[in-house]
Amino acid sequence: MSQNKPQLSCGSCVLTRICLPANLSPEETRILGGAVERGRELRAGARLIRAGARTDALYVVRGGSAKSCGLMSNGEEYVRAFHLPGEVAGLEGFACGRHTCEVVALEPMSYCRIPSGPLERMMATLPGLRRELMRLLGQSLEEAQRMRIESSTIDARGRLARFLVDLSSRLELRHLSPTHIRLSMSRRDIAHHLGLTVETVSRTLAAFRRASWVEVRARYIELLQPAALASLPVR
Amino acid sequence: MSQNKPQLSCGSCVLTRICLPANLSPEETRILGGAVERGRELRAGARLIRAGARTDALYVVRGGSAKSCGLMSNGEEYVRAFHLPGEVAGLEGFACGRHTCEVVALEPMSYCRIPSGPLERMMATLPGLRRELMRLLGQSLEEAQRMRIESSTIDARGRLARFLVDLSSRLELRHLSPTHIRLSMSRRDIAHHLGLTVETVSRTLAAFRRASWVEVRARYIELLQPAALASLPVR
DNA sequence: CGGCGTGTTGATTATGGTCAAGTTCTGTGG
DNA sequence: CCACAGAACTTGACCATAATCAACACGCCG
Repeated sequence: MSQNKPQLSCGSCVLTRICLPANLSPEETRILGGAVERGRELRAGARLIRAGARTDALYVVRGGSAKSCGLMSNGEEYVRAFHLPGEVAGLEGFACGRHTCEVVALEPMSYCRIPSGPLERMMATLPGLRRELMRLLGQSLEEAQRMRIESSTIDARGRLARFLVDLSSRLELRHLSPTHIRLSMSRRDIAHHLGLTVETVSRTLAAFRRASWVEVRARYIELLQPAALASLPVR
Repeated sequence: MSQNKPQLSCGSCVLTRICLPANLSPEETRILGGAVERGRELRAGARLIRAGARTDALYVVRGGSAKSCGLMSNGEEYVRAFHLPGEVAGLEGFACGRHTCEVVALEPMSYCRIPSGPLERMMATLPGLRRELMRLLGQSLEEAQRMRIESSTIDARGRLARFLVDLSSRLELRHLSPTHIRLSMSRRDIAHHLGLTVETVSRTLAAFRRASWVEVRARYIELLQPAALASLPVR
């Protein structure tokens, strides 16, 4: 693997302001970049992280998207999160030194890899990186806890609406259209992410369509009234 | 506040093997202990952390118990977690430098406080502490994500059973009876933690009682058949 | 063209929320 | 010690939501 060519350094990456280095000093960014390996292209369905594998690196999506999924006690798959470019996957691996969920590409995907060794060493010397990782973990925790309660308090409409609005804002942050969305994940993935069934996702989308809040054509979704979606009653 | 008397150091605390120092070297434990402040007794209902407050410290429950709770978009309170002795509260504050949830004592409670400043400095020099904090964050994340899905996949019986079994094992870890439990939280707290209503919690407990799985008398609960609770079908 | 995965729609049902009426518990003041 | 008030908890009746089961449409690839 040939990597770390100057022109690929974190500082000159289009994602700099969205990715891990977002809050790092130029110097810290340079050092971080020195430790980053550039992964090869993955095809849709390829596995980035295998559940049970030793936590030997963190991964950042560079292009495309991925899902993190785990297995429930009854064997059903559930989707913990979707990852867009600049988002970090594998953080849960810090829990016990092993990854507890599979990370799978949803479409052709590229990524960066930060091996644990250098990461640990940088954590000792780069306070900014330390803070950033703690921040990311705290934020994910925050998010998961909020969603946990909402999942059992907010109805299907509210959850799906929130999902669309959230996705939209994350796309916008990446200078993609916040209203014309091509979903890289299946209805099944969405359902398993929101704790619903495919049927309910389908029906709820249909309801949004009838209300003229969205335009749906297979995996293309256009948000016609994002405000309506964002302000759905909470039961 | 007079603190850090030798006999109160982390190394000689009864919680050492359960608390933050659990995986630290004696030397690291000593240094950590030097930064820990001993908080005064709180009465039931007193607030340990105020939502919105700057994250200026981490807190560890020493005696008694507490709940972390946030506010949902509709103003309803929800309970993120219950904290037993040796458990850390305030980790979510790492997300943005401010605490996003209230931490409230459920009964007379004592605690330790680790100010952010010393904590940051120790993070730079103590790799064990760094790893431990990352591990804690990862574990909480893990837990929250698992519960998030279960909350919308597992029925009320399963959720309540899981809650009791989990609580039981945490009590056992602290050398308290895993079967004779005095709940420090109200039914309302339990309901708001599991994403249920008080009525459902009450009814479900009654069902467990009829099945002779538990004995319930107000806040005293005896687990008669923990195995039955632990092996509840997942829908 | 057929077959399969993916998605949609309909009918039925079970789970848990809501509303309402008690009951028990706890602390307070006479 | 008892009376009482208010909170916490329990139980019942009813109903809304989403899961389940089943059939069908659509797109994609061989």
